[in-house]
Amino acid sequence: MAGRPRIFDQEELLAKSIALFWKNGFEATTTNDLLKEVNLNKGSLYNVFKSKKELFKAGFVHMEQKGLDGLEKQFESSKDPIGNIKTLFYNMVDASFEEDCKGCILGNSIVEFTGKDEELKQLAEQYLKRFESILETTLSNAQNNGLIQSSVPPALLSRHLINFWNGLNVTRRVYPDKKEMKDLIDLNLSFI
Amino acid sequence: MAGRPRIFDQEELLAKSIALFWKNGFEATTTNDLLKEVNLNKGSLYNVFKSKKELFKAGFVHMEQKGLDGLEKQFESSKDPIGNIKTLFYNMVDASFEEDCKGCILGNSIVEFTGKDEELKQLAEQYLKRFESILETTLSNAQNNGLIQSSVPPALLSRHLINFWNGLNVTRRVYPDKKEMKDLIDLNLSFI
DNA sequence: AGTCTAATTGACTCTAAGGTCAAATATTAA
DNA sequence: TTAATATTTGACCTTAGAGTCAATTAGACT
Repeated sequence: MAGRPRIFDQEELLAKSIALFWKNGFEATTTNDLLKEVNLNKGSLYNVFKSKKELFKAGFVHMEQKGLDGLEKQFESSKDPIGNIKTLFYNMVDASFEEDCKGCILGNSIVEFTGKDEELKQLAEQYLKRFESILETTLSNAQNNGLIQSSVPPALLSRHLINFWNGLNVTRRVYPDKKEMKDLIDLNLSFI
Repeated sequence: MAGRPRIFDQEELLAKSIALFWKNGFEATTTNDLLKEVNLNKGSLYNVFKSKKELFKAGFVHMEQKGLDGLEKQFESSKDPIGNIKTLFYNMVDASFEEDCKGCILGNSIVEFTGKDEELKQLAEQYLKRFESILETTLSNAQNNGLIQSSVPPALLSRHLINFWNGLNVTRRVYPDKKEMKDLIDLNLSFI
């Protein structure tokens, strides 16, 4: 054991890498881009991840796991989970232009990988489904607790929210106008 | 003038090319893929289009112009334009799995090109906006003619439809179930 | 038939990107 | 100190894709 110590922090490496993948997409992100971003040399990176794809997978899982775990905990312990869900969408209105353009890495990945890389597509699919599942549970509980009027089944409501999410992450890149976005969100959240 | 005659049909060339771009995306479509598809040699193709990008642009414009012109005419001359709009969405339910996976080339292009190729992004943007504009006009007329109850402004309704369209073209790649798709469409078209 | 013109062919070039590897280096344990 | 071990470094390899070009070919016009 022992040996020369690593010069990088694994968490930070994953976070920086996936941020770049998110911004540029998988194919359009070159290994050199990544190396510059994480300040490492080729050999070092390839010593840890055997390929660009493995790095992507690790970063993706790291990010989504963390994000969705956090979301789940937030909703479970909240007194106003419906408000939290709504905030998820209204937050987009105030996002910077940079954020507008990135979209959501789940949707981006589904678009980039369908028909090209089944494994990566399924990875994105898996986390999109978990996202939906968290929403569905939250909506279902809210209905039981009378926090919500809607008689629409939670399964359909959550599917709608996921779909609205996917749409908005494309649409906002073309129509970043805040007022218009807010109206669109109002309309689509009128179901809950 | 005169000279050796061309061995290909321009319309067919554009149609086949853009179909491949649509299926695989711009970057992931190689010149060799294209050549095989249109049954041409490199020099011939490059004799007409000076680059892969020019070919994409020509094919894209050809397809969208034709498609949106057709849509506009259909809506203008229809006695049930609202029914026609709805059909646009319900048709997706019965689309083949192949179609499910392709999504919409407008949304795909917005995702692929934002931050990478401003010109191509704007091309997609332009036609998405025309799509929206056709919907808006149709909805506006429908309101004036009493074909529609909704008091929601046509601008917002059409924005919603565009956004729903963008979403569904991502979502259906993950959730192709017909019953679920139909319910989702019912819900989102309940505004009109 | 012969000339002119424009399209065809496919081998070739160039570049960039993903990935490899042997030598150098930094730590721990003995 | 030194041996053992794991990491770092960056030059190098390989491949694949976009684009080029000189020679060839097929009609049109005289």
